[in-house]
Amino acid sequence: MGYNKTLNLPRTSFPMKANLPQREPELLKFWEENRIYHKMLQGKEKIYILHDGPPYANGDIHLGQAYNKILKDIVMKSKALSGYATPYIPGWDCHGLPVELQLLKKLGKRRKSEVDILPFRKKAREYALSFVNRQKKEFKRLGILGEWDTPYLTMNYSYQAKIMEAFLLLYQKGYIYRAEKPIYWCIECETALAEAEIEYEEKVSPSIWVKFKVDDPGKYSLPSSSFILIWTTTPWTLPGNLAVALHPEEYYLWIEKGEETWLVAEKARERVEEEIGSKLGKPLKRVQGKDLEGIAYQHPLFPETKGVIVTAPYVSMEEGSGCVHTAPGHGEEDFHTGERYKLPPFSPVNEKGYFNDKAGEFSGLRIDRANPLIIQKLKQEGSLVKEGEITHTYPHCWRCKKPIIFRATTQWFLGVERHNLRKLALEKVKQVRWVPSASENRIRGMLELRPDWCLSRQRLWGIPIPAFHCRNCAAVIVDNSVLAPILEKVKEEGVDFWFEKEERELLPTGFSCPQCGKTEFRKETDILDVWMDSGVSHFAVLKEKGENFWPADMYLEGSDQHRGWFQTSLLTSLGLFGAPPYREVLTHGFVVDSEGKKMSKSLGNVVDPQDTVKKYGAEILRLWVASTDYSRDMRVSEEIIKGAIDAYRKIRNTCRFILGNLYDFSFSGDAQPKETWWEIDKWIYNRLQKLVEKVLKFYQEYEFIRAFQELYQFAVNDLSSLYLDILKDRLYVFPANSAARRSAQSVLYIILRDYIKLIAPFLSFTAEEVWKHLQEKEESIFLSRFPSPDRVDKELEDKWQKFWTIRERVYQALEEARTNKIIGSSLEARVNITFSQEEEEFIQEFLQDLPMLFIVSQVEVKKGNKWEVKVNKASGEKCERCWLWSETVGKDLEHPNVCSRCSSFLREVNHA
RNA sequence: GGGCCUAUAGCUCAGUUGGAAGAGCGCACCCCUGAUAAGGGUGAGGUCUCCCGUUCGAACCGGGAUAGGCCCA
Repeated sequence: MGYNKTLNLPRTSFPMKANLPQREPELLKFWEENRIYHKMLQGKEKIYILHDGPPYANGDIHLGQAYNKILKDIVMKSKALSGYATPYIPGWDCHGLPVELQLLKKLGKRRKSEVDILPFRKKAREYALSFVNRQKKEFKRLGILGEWDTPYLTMNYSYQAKIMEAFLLLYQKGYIYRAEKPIYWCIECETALAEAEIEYEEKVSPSIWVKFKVDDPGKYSLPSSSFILIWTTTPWTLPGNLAVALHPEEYYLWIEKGEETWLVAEKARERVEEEIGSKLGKPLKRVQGKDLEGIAYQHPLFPETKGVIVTAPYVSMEEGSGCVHTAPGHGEEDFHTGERYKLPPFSPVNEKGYFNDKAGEFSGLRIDRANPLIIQKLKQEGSLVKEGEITHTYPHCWRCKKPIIFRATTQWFLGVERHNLRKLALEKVKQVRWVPSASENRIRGMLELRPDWCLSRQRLWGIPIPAFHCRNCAAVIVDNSVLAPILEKVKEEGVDFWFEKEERELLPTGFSCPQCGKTEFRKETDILDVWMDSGVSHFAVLKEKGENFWPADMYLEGSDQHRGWFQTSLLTSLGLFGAPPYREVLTHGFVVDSEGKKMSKSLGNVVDPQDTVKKYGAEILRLWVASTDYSRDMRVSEEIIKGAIDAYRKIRNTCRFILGNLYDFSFSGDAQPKETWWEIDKWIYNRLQKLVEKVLKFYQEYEFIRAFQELYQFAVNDLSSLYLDILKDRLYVFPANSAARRSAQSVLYIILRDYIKLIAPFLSFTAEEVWKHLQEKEESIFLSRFPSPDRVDKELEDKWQKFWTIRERVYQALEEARTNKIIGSSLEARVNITFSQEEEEFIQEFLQDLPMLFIVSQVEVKKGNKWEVKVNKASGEKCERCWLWSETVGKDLEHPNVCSRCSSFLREVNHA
């Protein structure tokens, strides 16, 4: 005890307990008040643009969003420390259905037609803004640096104008057209419905089997009375029938049925017999679906009209006859099939659900009341094979709970075949680097199959499609001269005036229809799909910032964005500029629980980022992100968070220990030149260089988990269990200012400084906290640069690697001695080793240092035939100062309780 | 139902061209008390999800199954 004062024991104000929930806000304040983010942009020779995909301004952030933003922050900080300017402009997606629906609910409104649009939009803006601010706080709390004071909001006036401009440009370039398309429609509410407004409920529907007469069977060498058998649960869609779809690959039978011949799928035969309650006869022909394509039939209700056999891959063998009644105006799949065969989306039903005059004798009837009449007509015609009822799930309106229908209306589209857009996309996708590489497959597959993009929505909260229709000739006007002043005005005061002003106020005075010369117009009231809003962010944000912002170096989002933002951004960018808006796209998986299951309230496995931050700190979340493999789904659970906490403590404590041993060290004044270092110092320095090399490479390749593991294991293996443990003797016992101790401190300083730079991208708070305890000139670690790796000395590395394996064998013997109660502490040991010839030569160079390296008191080495270790109690007595055992203890009368080494150190210090 | 993807120790992850399954954590036990709500040591943990192929030889290649994820329908 009495010698404590003569030792250089560690001291530091850097606390062992992190207390992150309290400490982090202080560091956030430091970054913010000192504008560290802005200073990071200065003096950089290169620029790196990570363009933020805007989260939707609704609700609190969930763990997936936290993960995404932290990952982005890791990328940007690693780039910033590599010498790039890394401007980061966070964004929010503000328009769209979720906000609109929330608000409708809040206002207790049932239909959008009950709503006064201008006040509603004003409230929607406030609502979205409140969530922007809420989420902004939550993101900032995670330690993400960026331009939080000037984020991009898709409802910013300037952004709104850019959306309309993008639409105008794409229209002018010929990518946008209008066409009919079936959409969900509620005849009760008289409104189009979005997918989110649909609920699936049980419903009883008629179930009818109908035979369609083949027209001119002779042409196809079929018997004169041949029929195609179909099954449907929506008889009212039969007036809209234009085709029968077959599966192209499946086999179909022309089969005898009494005097007639019917077409059914081979696999459906038994079921059909069961359902219609009578047997089919013998098959006359067996043909693949694709070979029946083109056969014409008579419409079952309007014999003068002809339908046609088509093929479609979705045709199921699990229900019906395998021959699917197809009405392109009454269903999504039917519509796409119709598109392929150039069939119009015929739907003779008006907005109230009544057949119009195109429905012949059924016109004026409401569809549900027409059902029995249609069935009766089929019966009269002799086409009805069987009639029944079925209970199935069917889409219903979320508001009035009535069954909905599909009804074709005119919509705006972006055509993926226009100017070979699809082909161009598939080509350009190859030039983008996709991380992980499998991601390219996925986007390709989707691009190959994606239908035209329906741009219009019949909703309230969004950007109006900037178009006029001539009331006289129905000409569509999307024109520069008309829209330029409108766009200017949008930029100034937002787009709301579009809904307020009348047409003549919006149009230039005296404007007349370029087609017919008349002057009465109707403004378009549909709004744009919100995917258009975010899809043009490269145009509205990057292009506006300047040419070196476009294209972005990286887009980084969850893998669901293959269908979403990655694709909408690509298509608009190709349309506008002919090139993709990104050079690299990194995608990550989804956050799942410990069993790989998705998080859901009902499963009770949801991890809330706010809770975690409050309880453990954002740093723990950041460390968790860095320690997961984003190329698959990222698991999270209490146990996994616990692992991150343990790793954090180890890293923090290792840093603290080093700091504690630098309390009396000034790097500028006390550092020793590398040549004079002890060899073990050179060894750890060498290890550090290897670490720097690897970690920098991992950052460059976005393999953060590898970077983390290298860094963590360096702290555990190289530092804690080897170097630092061995170093204690030198640091504590040697005279404070001795070259030996200063040598160690010199290396320690470099290690710590470089180490925290390497962990800074993910352990940002802690790295900054340590930084403040160092003597570096930059006020923040984020204004510094990564170390560049020094030459790695392979020979030195190999030599010590070999030595450490010998040490391991010695430690096995020490453990055995400990079990046998020969020793407790390793310093109580005297080790006798018999080496083989070859190893004995190798060990010579270490001879003097073996006690230090093994952390024992005495080592004796012999040459022999085989490896052998004996551990005995060390001779002499324990030195009260350095705790090593020595026969010299008691020899110095001035210091009777210490060894000769310590007594000489004590004299040295006293004389100094 | 379709497309893309994933599966190696309790956990997080390595595993080069096919050639005797690895690391760290955690855990158990021990030591230390001069990193102390710390530190050190030793050790036990694996049918590489399963099945069938190819091969002298498979965690790795091929086919199938199971479980899970995202996106469609």
